[in-house]
Amino acid sequence: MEHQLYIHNTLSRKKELFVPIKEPMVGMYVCGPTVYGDAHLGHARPAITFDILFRWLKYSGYKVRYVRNITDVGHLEHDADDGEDKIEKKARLEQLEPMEVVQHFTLRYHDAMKALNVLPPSIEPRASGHIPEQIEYARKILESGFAYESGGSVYFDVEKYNKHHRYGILSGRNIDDIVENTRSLDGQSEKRRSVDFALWKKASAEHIMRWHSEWSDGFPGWHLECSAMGQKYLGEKFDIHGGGMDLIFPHHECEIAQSVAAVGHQAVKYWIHNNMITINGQKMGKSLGNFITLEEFFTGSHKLLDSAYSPMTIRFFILQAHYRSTVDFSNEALIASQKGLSRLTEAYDRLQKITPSVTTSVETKDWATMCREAMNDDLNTPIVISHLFDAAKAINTVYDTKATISQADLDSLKKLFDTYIDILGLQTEQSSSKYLDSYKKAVDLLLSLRLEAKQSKNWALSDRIRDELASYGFVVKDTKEGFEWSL
RNA sequence: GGUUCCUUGACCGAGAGGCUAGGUAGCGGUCUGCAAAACCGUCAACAGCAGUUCGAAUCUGCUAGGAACCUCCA
Repeated sequence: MEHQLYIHNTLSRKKELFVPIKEPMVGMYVCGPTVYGDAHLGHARPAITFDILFRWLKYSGYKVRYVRNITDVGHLEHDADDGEDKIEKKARLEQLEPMEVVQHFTLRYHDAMKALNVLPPSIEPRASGHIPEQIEYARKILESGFAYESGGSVYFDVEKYNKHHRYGILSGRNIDDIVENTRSLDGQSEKRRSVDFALWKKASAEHIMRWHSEWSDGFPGWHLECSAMGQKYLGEKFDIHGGGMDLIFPHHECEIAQSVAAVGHQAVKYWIHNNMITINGQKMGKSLGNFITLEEFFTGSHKLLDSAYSPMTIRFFILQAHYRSTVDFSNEALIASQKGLSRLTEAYDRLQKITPSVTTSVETKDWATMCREAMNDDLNTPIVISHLFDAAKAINTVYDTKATISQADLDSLKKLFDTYIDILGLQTEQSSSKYLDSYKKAVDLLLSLRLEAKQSKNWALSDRIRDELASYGFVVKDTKEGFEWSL
């Protein structure tokens, strides 16, 4: 198999040629959400980024197993010593069973992802469903000597690990500095060093989410789930691990240490991280309280939003920036994306209606190759989109009967759009229910009547039809052949 | 304080030592009963300063401003 994809590996800080460990199989693990609140725009970024990678790898001929987890236990607020479990806190506030919270927000997350046309992963494991695996993983680390038990909890011994391996290779951190800076521990702590992190936490009396283990009744540490579940479903060594850049330290750094301690080597070949979405130049985040949920975008119900933005607009907006750059949210930028997207989808619709000629007089380029090269260059979706706009220009020119196109060129144009609309996951409205069909026919009928009115120069009637339809939200466009409309 | 990174035209956003990025907005035109759409043309940019080079937005240094991580965060 020919390898053409270059992808940026956080571990080396370089673009590397992607060569899977076991062709044609590709194993990909991506950190999913902690389900204690609605997904916001920031959550859409990794979901869409890795959705694109998932689609592109499949298109390139690989057999991909994509695992994206749901974190539903063990993710604490503040730090591992005094933080409360996020799920449990939400449950307490809402007077719900923790698993009710988990179920509720998992379903809402799925709805949002579906709206964004994010493909479901191959496996979507939950941390709470893999407690034995996590206990076993902690046990292995304990056996290898890189963890210690303290008061019913188990902690990873970062300082000891760092003597044999290097803690900090992913984030470029020098752990000696961290240890120096954080040596002041209050004597009460069970941890030897504040950099140590929990593999297993003993549950306090009032803690509801608890499982039995040889150390105590308790729950697993947050970093453990990804190591345990990733290697369970993808093997001891797998190709890709992804997530947001903010997870590099400590989460992914800890995962590397866990894997090296447990099985003797790193689990992941390519670490891939998407950048953040910012709002007024600042990271959008739950703890900063400056986030806008996806639902609020879809309905426009947030004070910073001038209007509602469709899921496809959001998706297109995100794809117009490279995944390793920050994207700054603004109404202006979203409106620009919205208009750009509709320009592209209109060109796609027109493409279906073009009748070919014997020869091609419109300027065409080898867009298929150009798009493939852009995708293979670290998933450069903004460049792919710019090529599609270029092709759209050609489509419009032909549609406007100002140039011609041959059957062969038309076919390759159709193939180009079909391919990349699919890879970028830009749905075109194809929902066709009985009601929708009848309604479309009714609008078509009205506009045919308007056309007749125009032909008999009854401007009053034709303008009335157009203006009234406009007041209901329809956009009517006259074309050489007749008319087009959209909502 | 430590580590990493960013600063591109009115706005968003690619690129990367010499070749028009693209989108949105603006301006002029073609088309049109009018409008919209479409098309054509057009404007305009690489934070500042100094250096390397035949040539720098792209490399180096400094200055200014901003961000992320170092605590939970996608």
